[in-house]
Amino acid sequence: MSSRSKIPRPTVKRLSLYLRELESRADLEKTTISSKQLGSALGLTDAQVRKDLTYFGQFGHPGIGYEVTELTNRLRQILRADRKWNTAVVGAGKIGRALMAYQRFPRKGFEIVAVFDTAPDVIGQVIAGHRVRPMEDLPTLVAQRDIKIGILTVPHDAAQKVADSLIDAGVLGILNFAPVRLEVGDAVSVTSVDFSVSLEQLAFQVSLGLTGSLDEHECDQEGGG
Amino acid sequence: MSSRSKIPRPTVKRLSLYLRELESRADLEKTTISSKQLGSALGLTDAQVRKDLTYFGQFGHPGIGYEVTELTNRLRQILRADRKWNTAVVGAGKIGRALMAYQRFPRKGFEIVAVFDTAPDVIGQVIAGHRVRPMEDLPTLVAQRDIKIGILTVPHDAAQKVADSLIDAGVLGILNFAPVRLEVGDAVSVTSVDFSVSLEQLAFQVSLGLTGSLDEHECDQEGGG
DNA sequence: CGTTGTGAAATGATTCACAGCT
DNA sequence: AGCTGTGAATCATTTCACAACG
Repeated sequence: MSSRSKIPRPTVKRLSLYLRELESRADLEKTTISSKQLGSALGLTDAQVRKDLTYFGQFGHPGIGYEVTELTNRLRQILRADRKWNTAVVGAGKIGRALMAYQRFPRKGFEIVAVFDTAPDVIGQVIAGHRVRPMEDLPTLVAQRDIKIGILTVPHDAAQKVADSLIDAGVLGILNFAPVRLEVGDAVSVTSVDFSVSLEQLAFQVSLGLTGSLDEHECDQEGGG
Repeated sequence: MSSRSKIPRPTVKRLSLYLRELESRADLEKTTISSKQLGSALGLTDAQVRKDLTYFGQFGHPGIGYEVTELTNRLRQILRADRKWNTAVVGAGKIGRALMAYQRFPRKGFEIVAVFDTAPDVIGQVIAGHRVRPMEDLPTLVAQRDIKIGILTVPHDAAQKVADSLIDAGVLGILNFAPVRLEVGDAVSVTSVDFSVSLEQLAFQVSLGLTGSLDEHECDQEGGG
């Protein structure tokens, strides 16, 4: 369909932010929004917003702006946020539990449909409505429940092994909370969140006063598909 | 001191990753590491690593590489990771509690020295060794305990108000887990972590197979100092 | 030799500025 | 008037390629 010539990586990262902003305005009186308004809500220029959006087609109305519901729907399509994604959490520690209870995931279409851990005393427990399974069940459940995304919340020294298991089982994307770079093949995507690295960069900005600062979202690696 | 001409923002983000990698090799036999080795451990080219490092001086040894301990120390200095940072957690919900127990923070020099919440039944409780205080105590404690960084784990509709309180109290950096862009002045830095946005981008990569994918770490806003 | 440091070239991303639509 | 879409210009970042060093 549309001319998907070449999408800059930063654009992709901003798309989710556009959608988040629009969703938070869904119940506002205004039914349209201009690139300038959307941009200033996110600290971006109007030109940036327009450039980003036109990579995916032309859905603005000159003189008017963008229709909020129309743009919201288009962004959901583009980001595949209009379908359900089944996910598995591996690691029922503190962070894993916080994510299991994170109400925003289901609302955004991300359903946690399986939880795994190795600790015998945790296996079998029901946490936030999810029964914790042993790692042996992973291959079967990933296949059975059509799990495409794994959420990794295990200690760093277990991360690579768990990632390998997830990939062997057929998972195509991993949200990694362990402070290591995961080695994965071309067919698998990884997005890493490292709280310490985030704090470290914040501390650097604070101490140096890096004006303008950094943008972007999370750390990703290889991609593919 | 050194010629800090102009540091690209992506470089700053990679510095923490270099340090993380080096720290994980501290007890290995090899006492030196080449830009090629360091780079390939992080999915970067050797030239990239060298360029990044030389923004801060020349501490490599031609024909040899970099001395691991020397480079580690230099990076700690550069990132101000060689000192202690006092932080406060606002919001003693699931995510806040997970961070309070996060062992990596103290090891990296980030000490949580105060915890706040609004819920009367939570105030006074001791969680992971931290007594939860009412918001009224925030200004005093931030000053008393020399807190420079705030960690925000409150619902999105409370985030801006809490950020304002933190800034009024003198905090200079905010690690924001609420899914909103915080409006802050030039003197304050913000780094945002939005789990839903991360998952959304991962899902996009998975579905589109965006080869090469995205880099970077977390989402930041204005900066300052 | 292998490896650093670094200008120069290439690539990538943002901003400008304006034609054209409402 | 207000706004989008977009080529061209600017700015930023990465990669190349090689001299100099151990």
